[in-house]
This record gives sequence, structure tokens and C-alpha cells, in this order.
Amino acid sequence: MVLLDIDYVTVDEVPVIRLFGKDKSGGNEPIIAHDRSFRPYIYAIPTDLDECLRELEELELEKLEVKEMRDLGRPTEVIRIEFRHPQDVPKIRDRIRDLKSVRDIREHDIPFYRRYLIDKSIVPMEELEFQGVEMDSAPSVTTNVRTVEVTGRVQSTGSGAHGLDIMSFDIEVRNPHGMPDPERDEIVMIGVAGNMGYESVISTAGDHLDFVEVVEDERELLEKFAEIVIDKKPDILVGYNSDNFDFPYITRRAAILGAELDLGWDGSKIRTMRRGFANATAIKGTVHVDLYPVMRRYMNLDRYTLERVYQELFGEEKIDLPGDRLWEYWDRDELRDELFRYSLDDVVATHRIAEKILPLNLELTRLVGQPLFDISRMATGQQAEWFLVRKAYQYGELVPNKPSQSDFSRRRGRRAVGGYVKEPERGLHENIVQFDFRSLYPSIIISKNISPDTLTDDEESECYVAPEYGYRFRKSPRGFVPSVIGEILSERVRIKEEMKGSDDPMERKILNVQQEALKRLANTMYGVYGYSRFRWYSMECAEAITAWGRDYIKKTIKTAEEFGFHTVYADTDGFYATYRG
DNA sequence: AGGTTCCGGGG
DNA sequence: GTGTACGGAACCT
Repeated sequence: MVLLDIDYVTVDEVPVIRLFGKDKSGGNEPIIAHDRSFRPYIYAIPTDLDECLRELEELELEKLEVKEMRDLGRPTEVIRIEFRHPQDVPKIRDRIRDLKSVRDIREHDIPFYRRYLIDKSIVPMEELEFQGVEMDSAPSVTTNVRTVEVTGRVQSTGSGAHGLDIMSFDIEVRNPHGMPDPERDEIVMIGVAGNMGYESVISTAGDHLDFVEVVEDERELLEKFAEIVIDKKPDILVGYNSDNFDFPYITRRAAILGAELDLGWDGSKIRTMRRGFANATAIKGTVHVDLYPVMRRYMNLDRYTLERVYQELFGEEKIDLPGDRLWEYWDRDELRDELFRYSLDDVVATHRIAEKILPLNLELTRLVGQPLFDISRMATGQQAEWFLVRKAYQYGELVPNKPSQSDFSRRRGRRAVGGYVKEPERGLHENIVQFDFRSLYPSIIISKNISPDTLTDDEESECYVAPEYGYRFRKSPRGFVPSVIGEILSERVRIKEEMKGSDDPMERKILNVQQEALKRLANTMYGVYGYSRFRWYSMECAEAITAWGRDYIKKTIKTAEEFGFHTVYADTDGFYATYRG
């Protein structure tokens, strides 16, 4: 099956991982696979191993195991401490950290389902194979979803999911008194569009329009929407700002009207979680993607309204009605059809954007190895971090802890000096030549072995020494981050080769998105060194990278000028010049 | 200069 | 949920 989502539940006080997938080769059947075999754990770094084991024994923990790992490259003996339940970790970890014989604890802040994905080396949005499963004889009568018990190994096959069912939705509200208030203002339309050509607006009016599904009242409107989602079971359900508007609004209206909205594959309700300043709304099984945060990351615009984003992506205007007057379009018979068309246009536009943008996010999901639900809401720095957490497991490296509040406040505000910029010379320049470095920063990280684990004060070892700052980076062994970027770039080269050898346009398109995702990830790696919430934060690394960057571009400009070129503009990794002979 | 508040998207 | 996280612009003092 294709792995769409993952979580865990507690059964008989024991955590059970749930893998939500679709059997794409078997009639697209939805499946929930239960795995009861996985347990949470953390690491303790002891000051004295024997003493530490003795002290830990007294806490009556599930299981202790001594392991040899590396801590920023340094061989380190750690104790792997297993727990019965993920919620035991926050309860007990402080007591472990406070033991006299414990120097530090690690990997105590990795959510259980993420740990599972990493340790089993499985990846969402890829085909998942089970070596042993026990099938339930029939799908659940109430939810129509089949449950299987995992009894053996689980593994990703490496083949990505294609042909996913994407459905978009969008609500319209009658709000005559300012912004919509779910305590007061009713939902009058819900637009739905799927990639099987399904386009529809559910409403209590509009029976003369062929794309409208008419219902009795608002409660039925909500239940009809639920019925469509449950019945069609899209792999991905997309909205625009649906985390903070549509879903919370629908949920509140459903509660007021007593409508049933059990959209989850297990019959569970939609759940809106407060995450700091923003919300995230989850449906068990179906991946809900809010395109708004995705688009903010993907393009650089002054505004990110649906209209603006659509216009930028497709070069076409979509129907736009004044938000504060939509209620009039609903109330006045002669205007109502326009509101219906607007509603349909919104949901179709959302769907088109999803079709265009999701392939890249699906590839990022596979690369980072965390659920699409999470990836679509993560800043790129977070994506890079979780990619590294997975790599750290593969390399036997201990993951640094998340920065504490005091680390964070110490770090924030410090910024590395950026790239070299020569302000453009005013005027119209003719016969311009252009030069730029290909992936300058990733190349510098690799060639100068810039990594927190290679940074050293040791004057003896052979080092690359950063210009301006004099930071020293050991030449060998290869650092953690340079190794990882090396892997990314060589995979990208391999995919580009494969692209050259393919004449199937569909395959080339897929490969092109894959190399694009790799490029983005490689380019993110520089920025995160200076990102104050990054586990592998290192201002020295960030400063060294840009220092070498400035050094290279300036030297290149100087050489060009010796050959008779005149630079009219330069920025970070490239410059423009005229030739004067 | 340095701190604090506001705002995004949605109707 | 191995919880509780943004970041830039505008506006103060």
C-alpha cells in the first residue's frame, strides 16, 4: 500500500502505531495497519557508565542497553533507555537528566511516530511492503476501512506514489456584519472539486444550476460534505487557509447544529490543534493540506491571497467578489448565480494549484521521510532538520537536543554577514556577460568540510581555515553535514543523468521534480546553520560559508577584470560585466 | 537604536 | 502529544 499518514493510539496501555494507506494496486482499498512491536526510547550520556547503570536500575525502567555512538563525531558511550509508553518519556526524563551520573539526555524530544518512521526506515508517500500481516476478514461495517495487524517487517520499496486522489474544498459564509463569526453566520455553500473531474457546490439554493447539489438546510449541507469526503476518500484533501478558517468554522457550525462530521477513516472527528499562533486541522487517514503555508514558502509575493497566487501561477485572473458584500450576492436573487460561480471557481482554482504544487511537496515528503501533513506545514529549516535527524540515525550520530529557551534567546538576533554585493552601476549596459557559481554554498560546505563536528580549536590537525574569521575545519574525516549534502548532490546528478536517458515525458517530469526537491534541500542547508532553533546551529559554520563565498566571488571578479572585463553588478554567487578589451 | 505590537489568510 | 513553535513590518519610546 501507499503510506499516506501515521499516528499511534494506546490499546491496553501499550502504544500501537497506525499506518494509514491505500492499496493502489488492489482497487484503491483504504487500509489501517497496526504495529504493536515498537517502543519509545531515549539516550543518556553517562559521566560514569557503571554508576549510571546502577542509578538507572533503581528507576525500574523497561530496558537498558549500552551503545557506542558518536556525538558530533566524538565516539561516545550511551545508555539506550526503553520505555513502555511515549507519555512516560516526558514524565521520567527530567529525573534521568538530574541523576548525578548523567551528563546529558538525548533524543527525548522526538515524537513517537517520527521515531518509528526513522528507525524502520520507511517513508510516507511511497509503497509500503509487509513481510507478515494478519488481515481482518472484512472491512469495518461502519467505516468500510480494513484493518491489518503487522506481524513481521515493514519496508518502503522506494517507489513513489503517483496518481493520488486530490480533492479540494471551500466554504462560503453569509456574513453581513463584518468578518464571519461561526456563532452567528451560516455556511451557505461548500464547493468540492476532485481530480476525476468531480466539481460541485453544495447549497440550499441554486437548483437550476447543473453543478449544484441542493440540500434542505445547513445541517444537511455539512453532512453532505462529510458524506462526499467519506465516500470518495481522497488521499489528499486541500483547502486554502483551511487550517485557520474553513475547518474550524465547519467544526463550530457542526457543533451548533448537531451535525455528524466523522471524516476519519476510523470514524473519528476532524481535529483542530492549536500550534502556537496557528492551527492545524487533521483528519485521520486523509491527508489534509492547507495550501496557504505551502504557497508562502514556495513563492515570494507581497500578498498570498488565493487570487494573487492563482494569477501568479497561471497568468489568469479568477473570479473575485468583494468579501464584505458576499452576503448581498446570496440575498439578492439576481446576483446569487454569480456567487455560485465564484464558489466553484475558488474550489477549482484551489484544486489546480494543488495539482501544480503538490508533486514537489510529495518528493520533499519522501526525501525528509516525515508525513505530508507535517511537511506541508514545516518551515524549510524544519524540513532540513528532520532530514538530518533521519540521517543521524543512519550514521550512528546522536541528535543534538532542541535549543532551550536560553540557547534560543542567546542565538537570536545574531546574523552572519551575507554575500558580497556590488551595487549595480546606473545606466543601460550593452554586451553584458554573466557569470555565476553553481550551488555555491553547498559546494563550499562540501569542499571546506564545514560542519559542527569538524570545527576545531586544535592547531595541530590539518584544517581548512576560513577567511576573515580564521575558524578551523578539520580536513578529515568528512563531517556529518558535508557528507549528507554530498549524498543529496550526487543523487541529484544521478537523477539528472537518468532524465537525459529517458524519452518518456511523464517519467522526465517526475524525475525533474525529484531533482528540484534535492536542489531545494541542498540549498536550505546553508541557511539553517544560522537559524536559532536549529539542532545543529553553528554561527561559526554560517559565517565561514559566507566568508568563503565572498572570497570566491571577489577573486573571480578580480581575475575577470584583469582580462579586461568591467563589473557592473554582483550579488553573492554571480556577477554581470561588460567587456572593454 | 532597541523594544513592542501587529498581522497574515479566510468571508 | 517524546505538546504549546513565526517572522517581518510598522510603530512606538
